[in-house]
Amino acid sequence: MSAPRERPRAGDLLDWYDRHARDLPWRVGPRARAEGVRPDPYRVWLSEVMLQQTTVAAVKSYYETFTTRWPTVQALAAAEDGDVMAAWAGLGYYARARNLLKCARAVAGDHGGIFPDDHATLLTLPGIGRYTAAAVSAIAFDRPEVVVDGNVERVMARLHDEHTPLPQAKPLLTDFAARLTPDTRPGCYAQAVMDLGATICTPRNPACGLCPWRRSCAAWQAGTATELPRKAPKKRKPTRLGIAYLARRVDGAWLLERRPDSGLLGGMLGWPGSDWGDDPQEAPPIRAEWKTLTEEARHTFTHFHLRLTVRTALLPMDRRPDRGEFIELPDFRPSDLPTVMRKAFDLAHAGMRKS
DNA sequence: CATTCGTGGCA
DNA sequence: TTGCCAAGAAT
Repeated sequence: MSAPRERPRAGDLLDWYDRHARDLPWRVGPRARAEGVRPDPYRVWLSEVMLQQTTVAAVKSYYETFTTRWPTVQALAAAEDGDVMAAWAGLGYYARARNLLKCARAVAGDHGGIFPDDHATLLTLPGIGRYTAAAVSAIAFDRPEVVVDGNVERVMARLHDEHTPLPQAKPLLTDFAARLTPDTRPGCYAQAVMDLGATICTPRNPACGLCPWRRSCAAWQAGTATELPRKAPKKRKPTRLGIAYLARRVDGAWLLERRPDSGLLGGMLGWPGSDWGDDPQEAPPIRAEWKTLTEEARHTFTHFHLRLTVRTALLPMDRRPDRGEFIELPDFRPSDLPTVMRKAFDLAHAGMRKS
């Protein structure tokens, strides 16, 4: 027989958080909070949107760029769409950037520039779902919302040694999380559980020996922590083919195209090209002598691999494109492109320098 | 409920 | 090299 498990206590986790809270750019730490410093809801929201399915390491520089360039929600609401999309380039999931602007404009226009402080109203805003509404509500406004992200799912699955696979187990894990959420310091608690998941209760090689909830953890007792949470098997990614046309005018301008708002890389700048599939058809955006690079650009998206054939051409000043528009050099920065388009540019740029 | 939607780091 | 994973939302 195993020793009876103690019920996990929010207070134990808060004590751990007071000692081990990570210093993150968007975070008001437990010490400052105790001194009465409140987080800026705009910054909490911005960081939470950036952190959706994205690592802290990847977010940091983008967060700095955005808060420096657009320090308030009003400033962001007044930004040009293209500037925001360019600033988001490389971070991925570009619907987030489109919704970020929609949300900023809704807050500035419909809410007097003040972020709503309740879960239900936050949920009505673009790009804010269950998790983000709860996180902003808890972290920025210290409301006892049940915050359930991937970290919390993992921590709860292990605490309860729950083997039901996700996403089926989600309601149950949410229920577990709800029973633990305290009324005192809910903002710190929300961040504490996520920190625990990010630094101790990690997917691989969890540091159970350092966990403040170890004595309460059923998976620790059962030795099943690394197996949890279970997840439904993933599908294998198919490979799609495509053709990109990179045209450079003699003055150095490049021919680019704004992608439609919906779908893959929506709203982003990109190279004109074919569709992406099993048998892509030629679709040159301008009459030219196209040369094909020996190396193709390879990129993996969420649900497929892409092999992109890169064709390049040098064009005179007076040639008019059928699609897209030439962007002159000071206005065009490769860093404004989503990664797959930047890969194609890097190949073309290297190739055209050689010849 | 299942699918779509990026990217980089890591084992 | 391949698969897995990260503070999910929208449809």
